[in-house]
Amino acid sequence: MEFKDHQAIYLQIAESVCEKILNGIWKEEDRIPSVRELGTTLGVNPNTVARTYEHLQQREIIYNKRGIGFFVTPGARREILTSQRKQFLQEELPGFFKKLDLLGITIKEIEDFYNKHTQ
Amino acid sequence: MEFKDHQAIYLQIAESVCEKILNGIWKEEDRIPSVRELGTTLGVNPNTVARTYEHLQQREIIYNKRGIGFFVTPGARREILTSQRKQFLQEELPGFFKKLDLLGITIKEIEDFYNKHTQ
Amino acid sequence: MEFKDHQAIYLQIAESVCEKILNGIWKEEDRIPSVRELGTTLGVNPNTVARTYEHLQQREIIYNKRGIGFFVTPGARREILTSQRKQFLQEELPGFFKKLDLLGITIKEIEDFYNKHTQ
Amino acid sequence: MEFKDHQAIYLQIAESVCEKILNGIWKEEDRIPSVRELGTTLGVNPNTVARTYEHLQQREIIYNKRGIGFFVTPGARREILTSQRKQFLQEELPGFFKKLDLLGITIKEIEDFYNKHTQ
DNA sequence: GTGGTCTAGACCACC
DNA sequence: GTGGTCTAGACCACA
Repeated sequence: MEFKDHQAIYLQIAESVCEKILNGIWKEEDRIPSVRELGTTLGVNPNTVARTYEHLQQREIIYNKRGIGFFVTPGARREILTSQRKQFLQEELPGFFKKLDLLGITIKEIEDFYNKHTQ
Repeated sequence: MEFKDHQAIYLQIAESVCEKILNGIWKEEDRIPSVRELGTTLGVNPNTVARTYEHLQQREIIYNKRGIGFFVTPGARREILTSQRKQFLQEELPGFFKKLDLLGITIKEIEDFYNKHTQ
Repeated sequence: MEFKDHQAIYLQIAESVCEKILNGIWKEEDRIPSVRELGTTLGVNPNTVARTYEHLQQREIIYNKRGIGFFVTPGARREILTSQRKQFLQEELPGFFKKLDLLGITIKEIEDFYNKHTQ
Repeated sequence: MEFKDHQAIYLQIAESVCEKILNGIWKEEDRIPSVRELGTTLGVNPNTVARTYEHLQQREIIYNKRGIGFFVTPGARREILTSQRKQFLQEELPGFFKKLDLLGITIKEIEDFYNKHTQ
């Protein structure tokens, strides 16, 4: 996996985990790969994955069974959805609209782009 | 002024400068505040503002008259517009659309939000 | 059974065993459940219970008859009482008092809580 | 500084920081030592201190000014007090009382110990 | 100077 | 096998 430079790797991994849960690839109560396993898969130090998991555990998206591994928390999908929607609507969208105005782009143009994009 | 955590302060200042130019608050060939002046205004180390100006100077949005100060480059407004439009359409929009899909938000909802937002 | 995160599971099980002996639920010379039995009861790996029993055996609180099972050692109750009292008075209590001071809680309040608690 | 074995060093450091704040040694809005500084003071790797600070930052007990250092959050003292009191009353005290009963220690004896202890 | 991140490697307790 | 912690050392962006 390739990582972008402007964001910490452990956060990019966290996002990819969330996506997997949102997409239903990892379901609730599923065991997810061990830190070592995912580390070698991604070509990353296990410590970095451990940091990702610690972060996700604090957000109650995954939980740990000692000596066994990490599991997807029941309700994780809903939790991710609501928190990301909230973050999106409250933080990103206002800046997005502001930028539209500043750059003189209409919402109609965005719509057209979207339709082209999803065709 | 308050700064967000996820972006370098000098870049956030740069954005606010660009906004002022886009809005016509600072017109082309206008002198903009000195590094020290803006620094105290914003409650920020002058070095940080210096970095902002250096950054904007490289992008040819402002230029320096030695011993006098910084000035808005002729054509700066157009330059900002085109570069930001390009950056916006090529880099932000795809991620924006992807997020919409992931969060199950329709482009229609965005439109509604926009209309409410600008009323 | 649910386990807390801050202490090893096998020690939490050991405590519950000691409690049962203190309460007289398991009397001296009684046979206690097999490793496998208790493991499934608690939803825990038998190895973990084995570790608990090994630990208690070392403290001479239980003993093993090969091929038959584990039994409560004669005098176990007294042994648990004295060792735990010692540990409690020497190690827990000082930290407990220190915390009271730090949090501004008086011994009087503790007494009141206790009386409410045991009513 | 010496550390006990049964708890992670970074958590023990966190506790000592909280104590300093509770005791008023570090007041709100004060700058606390840099990770390197405190690391060498305690004879500990700077990474470990960094982990402590990250942990305390998440609990909003300290905050970071980029490139400058960590500062005690306004209201940190109150925050620590309430969270620790809550933790103490809800989690520790019930177990404490339970142990008293099991060990046959009366609340009166505790009081006597306390008075001896604080003389 | 500051903190943030990452790697490599180690040791540990636990299951 | 699992994760948790710590160290040493490095590089980076930032103020």
